[in-house]
Amino acid sequence: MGRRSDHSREELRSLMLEEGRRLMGEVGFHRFSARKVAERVGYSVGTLYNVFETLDALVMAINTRTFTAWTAFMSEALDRAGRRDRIAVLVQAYFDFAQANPNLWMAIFDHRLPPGMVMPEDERAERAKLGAIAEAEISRALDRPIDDRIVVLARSLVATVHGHCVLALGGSLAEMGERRPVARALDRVRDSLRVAARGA
Amino acid sequence: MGRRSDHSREELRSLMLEEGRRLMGEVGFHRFSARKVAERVGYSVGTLYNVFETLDALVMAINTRTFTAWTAFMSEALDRAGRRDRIAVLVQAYFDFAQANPNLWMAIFDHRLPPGMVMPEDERAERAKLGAIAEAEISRALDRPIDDRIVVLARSLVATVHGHCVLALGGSLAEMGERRPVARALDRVRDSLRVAARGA
DNA sequence: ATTAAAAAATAGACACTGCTCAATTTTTCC
DNA sequence: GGAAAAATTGAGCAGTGTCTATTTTTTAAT
Repeated sequence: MGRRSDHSREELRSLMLEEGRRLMGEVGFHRFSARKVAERVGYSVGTLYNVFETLDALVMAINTRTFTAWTAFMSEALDRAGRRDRIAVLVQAYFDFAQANPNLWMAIFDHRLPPGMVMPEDERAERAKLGAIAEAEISRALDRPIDDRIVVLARSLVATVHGHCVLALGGSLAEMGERRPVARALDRVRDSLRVAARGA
Repeated sequence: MGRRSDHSREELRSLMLEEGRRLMGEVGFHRFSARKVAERVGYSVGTLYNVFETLDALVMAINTRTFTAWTAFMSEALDRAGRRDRIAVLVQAYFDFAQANPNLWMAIFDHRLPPGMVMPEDERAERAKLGAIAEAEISRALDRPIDDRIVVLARSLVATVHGHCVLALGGSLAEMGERRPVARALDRVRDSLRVAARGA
């Protein structure tokens, strides 16, 4: 067959992205495959490789989409929180999204782009938003404007929460007997905020 | 062909484990394959599946071995440290091993055992040693005997350091502009130890 | 020593994977 | 209408995990 013009280039791209996203959510990174995506959208493998340069590019696009949904989820949680304990809300939202979409969330970190391949600038920017949210909330919690120290602390606290989340989803924390990983992550964040508040 | 008795069952097992370990270190979880291991030890795939029930079992055995080497590495670092800042040494050793053996270290967390498969008890015990080391050192740092609160804190601080380490190796922290992830992890651990010391 | 049973190792097959590319079909444009 | 361009296909390659039938070797029993 040749050009079917059932869908334009862009339509096809977002169709495959959407279906790829669904597949990733269902089967996870490990069982994700280009052929399955192609079959689901009703095109052949060749067409998929025509639209996406490589499978890594498709996975990366899916992951960026997940990242966007994740940060949006956290922003909305913050919006609903108002003046309440926004740090707790943020940490909880971090976990909630991951636990509600384990396959999608884990795929972000399971996927390592091959050496030589670089992330497009727009995708990189999309992913930087998480850091920005953290910076804003920590600045607010400490009642101090964002400066270098806040930026460094924000990154580090994201890593702290991430560590708890990643081990919780992998089952390691449960196996060690920890049943409230979110509470523990929040404890650690509070510890550091307390120290930062005193030392200011 | 049949039994060659070049190697006994146990010899064959540890041969495949050793060669599998080497392969994992060279190519990483993503490019690891049963056939390559079989070829390297000079046996066929079938023999490998005769010795190891499934590929997941081999990977799990390799990862447990890595875990053992890792905890040994940290213990030795602590032994050399003597009375010096043992917490700093421990955090540094956590990172050092991971950075020196990225493929082996990441494989531990890349591998998710399929639903239904459970980790053998001896392997689980081997992996629990990391928690024990952390508990002992935190108990020592706070000059308090190990109790429930120390156990909970130790797990959480391991998760904290882990988060920094995993994001550092994945390149995320570097991309966010953080160039001293070990120092940041140590900062967070110190924050929590300080709070724990005051609140005791 | 001969033979039968058990164990070990293998080759080969199955259905799958990422990826490529010549061939084919459709659309577009003159 | 016809030529050029673009889109789509699916066969093909080299690889994967896993399983089964088969062959070979070892062991045990006569």
